[in-house]
Amino acid sequence: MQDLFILTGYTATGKTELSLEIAEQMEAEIVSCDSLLVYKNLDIGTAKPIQRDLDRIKHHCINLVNPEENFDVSSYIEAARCAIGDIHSREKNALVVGGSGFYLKSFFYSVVDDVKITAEAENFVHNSLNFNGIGALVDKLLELNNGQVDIDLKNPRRVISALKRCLSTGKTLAEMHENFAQRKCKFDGFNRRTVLLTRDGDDLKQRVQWRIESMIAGSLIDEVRSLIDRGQFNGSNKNAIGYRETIRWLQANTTIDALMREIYSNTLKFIKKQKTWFKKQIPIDGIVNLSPISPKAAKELIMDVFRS
RNA sequence: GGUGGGAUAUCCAAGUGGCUAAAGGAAGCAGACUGUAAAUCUGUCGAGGUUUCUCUUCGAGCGUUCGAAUCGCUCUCCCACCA
Repeated sequence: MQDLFILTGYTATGKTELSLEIAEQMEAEIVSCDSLLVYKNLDIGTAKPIQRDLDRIKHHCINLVNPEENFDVSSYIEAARCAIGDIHSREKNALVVGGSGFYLKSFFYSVVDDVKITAEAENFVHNSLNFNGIGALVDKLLELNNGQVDIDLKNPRRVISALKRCLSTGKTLAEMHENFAQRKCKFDGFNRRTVLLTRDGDDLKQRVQWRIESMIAGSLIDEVRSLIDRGQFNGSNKNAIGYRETIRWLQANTTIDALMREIYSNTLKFIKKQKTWFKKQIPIDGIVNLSPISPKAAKELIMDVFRS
């Protein structure tokens, strides 16, 4: 069975730096697991590895599509599968690195099925939402499922998606759920070893602060401006932390300081969400707290988990 | 010195006699998550008590009232305007 090494951790823990070292040591190539690094031109706000790093270690799943194009987990799974196959065919190790929880989950569980949303379903939901609001969608969904629904009915996104799926397949959510449970994860054939990187609270906050300062100094604002000018944001990445605040800031009239504070607090909120996610959604083999130890020691600990 | 406005829980901010432990927002804390996931959504959010119980709150004190964050008086502080 082939190995798949996975290195994850909260934003700003220092995954990128460490991953380069580790990849070098274990003759690996890096498969990025980041929902935003897949976009070209989103460089500064995503803290994308710089060219020198990309030259040093071959990276996959970065700069796959233009920012205005759509991308989602299923596209990611395909891209990652190809990349890993390619790496292994060249007798190298694959090191998955990234902090996008949902994308990461796809390495362990089936996370999507192949239900295709029909144009009719799409239209129906679109129109119904426009004319009758979300309540009508909930009613319709309940009606199609005999009142038995196991999704969060208060979450419009879930309701919309569930209804589209029911309308497209003619099946109830329960039936689809059953079907879904049978599906195998695309990466079940690999021996997966996962390390979660963490840092102490204050240390991590300090690093977040530094990171934001360097983004601003590295002209995040120009990057955002040029993406706007070229109409390159899509519905997803325009809401990415750092980008959405800057987009708003460009229209508002506040200080750079206020912008930085906002990005800071939203980043901390995001880290909090990552913590919740990693607690239950991903099987972790080892946790390495980077705060009290040297990078060298950290590398050893990570390698220990990978080898165990 | 004069006049007017204000002081509400961690912060911002409604409330102008009982239905008020006190709207709403933010922050915080906890959580969900099967196709935008750095997204979307939920709960909690004065202090205790393991159910709708008790205690302490609306600048401070006194008072009116069956009952006050809400009315009156005095004081403290802040803001604006006039001097």
